[in-house]
Amino acid sequence: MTAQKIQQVALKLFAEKGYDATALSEIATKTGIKKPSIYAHFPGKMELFLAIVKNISHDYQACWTDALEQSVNLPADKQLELIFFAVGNHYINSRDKLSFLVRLWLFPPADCATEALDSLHRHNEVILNKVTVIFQQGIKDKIFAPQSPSDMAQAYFCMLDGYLARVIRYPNFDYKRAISLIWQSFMFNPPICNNN
Amino acid sequence: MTAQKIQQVALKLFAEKGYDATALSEIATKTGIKKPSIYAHFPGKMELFLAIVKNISHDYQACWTDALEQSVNLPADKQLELIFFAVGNHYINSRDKLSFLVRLWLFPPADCATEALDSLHRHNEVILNKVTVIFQQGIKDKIFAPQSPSDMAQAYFCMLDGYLARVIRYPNFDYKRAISLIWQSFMFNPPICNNN
DNA sequence: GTCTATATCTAGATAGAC
DNA sequence: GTCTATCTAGATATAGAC
Repeated sequence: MTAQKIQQVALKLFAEKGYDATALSEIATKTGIKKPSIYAHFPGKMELFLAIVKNISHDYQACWTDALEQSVNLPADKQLELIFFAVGNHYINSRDKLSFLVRLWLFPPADCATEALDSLHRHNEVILNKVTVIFQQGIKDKIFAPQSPSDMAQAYFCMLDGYLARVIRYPNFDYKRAISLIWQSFMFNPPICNNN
Repeated sequence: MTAQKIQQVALKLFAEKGYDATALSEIATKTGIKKPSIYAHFPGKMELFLAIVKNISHDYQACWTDALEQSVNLPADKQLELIFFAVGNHYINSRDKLSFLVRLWLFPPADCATEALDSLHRHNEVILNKVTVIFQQGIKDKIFAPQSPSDMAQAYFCMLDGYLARVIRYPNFDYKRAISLIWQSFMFNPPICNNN
């Protein structure tokens, strides 16, 4: 279907250059059609953008749902590790989705309707809560020291966000290797072993 | 001087809306002049942008130089903590600089000359090396477990970048408080105390 | 659904008076 | 250095034939 091909091309361009710098004419050319034909599939540029937002949001949700399901019943630290790797690898393998999502999250287009982003933000809160619960369980099981679990969850997401930002910024890095090294540095940091 | 006022206004707009979505007419209006007057101070829009890039790069360098100087002679973990707080607080107090810098780093304008970003990237490598050296020293002093110091430095920057991304995304958060909590979660993570 | 042709608008940039 | 007036290019979007 042409509508899908258009979305596919547009996702790549929006991810690379951003919403404002991407021209419909370029989307059309790369799709192999003429510019006005786009309007047979989407009412306008912003509606095309929002259709992609919807897809990427669903993909993001599915990624997390899968990771959470796979990790259930593991001990808390292994659970968090598996999720970190699953989400990380998912986006290493689809950089366009990653750039699009991070752009949307940090710097959405000025005239982009707030409602379009709400579902994404609601989902973010849901997974923040779920990760908090995992830390809670980990504290209960004496896997983690008794700190605030929601603060630990914030730190976890900082690490994940920072990691994904670096995947965008340094695409030539061997991130399949780096992801485990970064995770280890995060998890096995030692000063507490001096009993302080 | 008018040129400085223009840069000040433009920095804010570029940070909020991005390069492409910011119109010279809006910069002019908010500066209190008419659009063509801008060309008396800058040859064009991109040159105005690059002038700001230069300023923001210098500010970034100065921020790190200060932090490194202040922290010298401290033990490695305290050194890294001081730097984390110093850089974090610097950008909490100038959100426009932060947004502009992160935008530039992750998603520079398509037609932005590569050379303009090179100095920023070179400086990034320099500070990555310096942080690596601090971890190295920390390992030598038995403050850290003997892992790869450059991997630990990568993890450190992931944490910092992720933290700064969240400052952009959730501006209403009390980040002066959050910064110490996130740092603690990063530094005092406990599973190693189970001796594994 | 796709095209050609066109409308409409707004952006960056320039000319030239003051 | 600032202004008014204008140019030009490229953008989104529409009309209407096929």
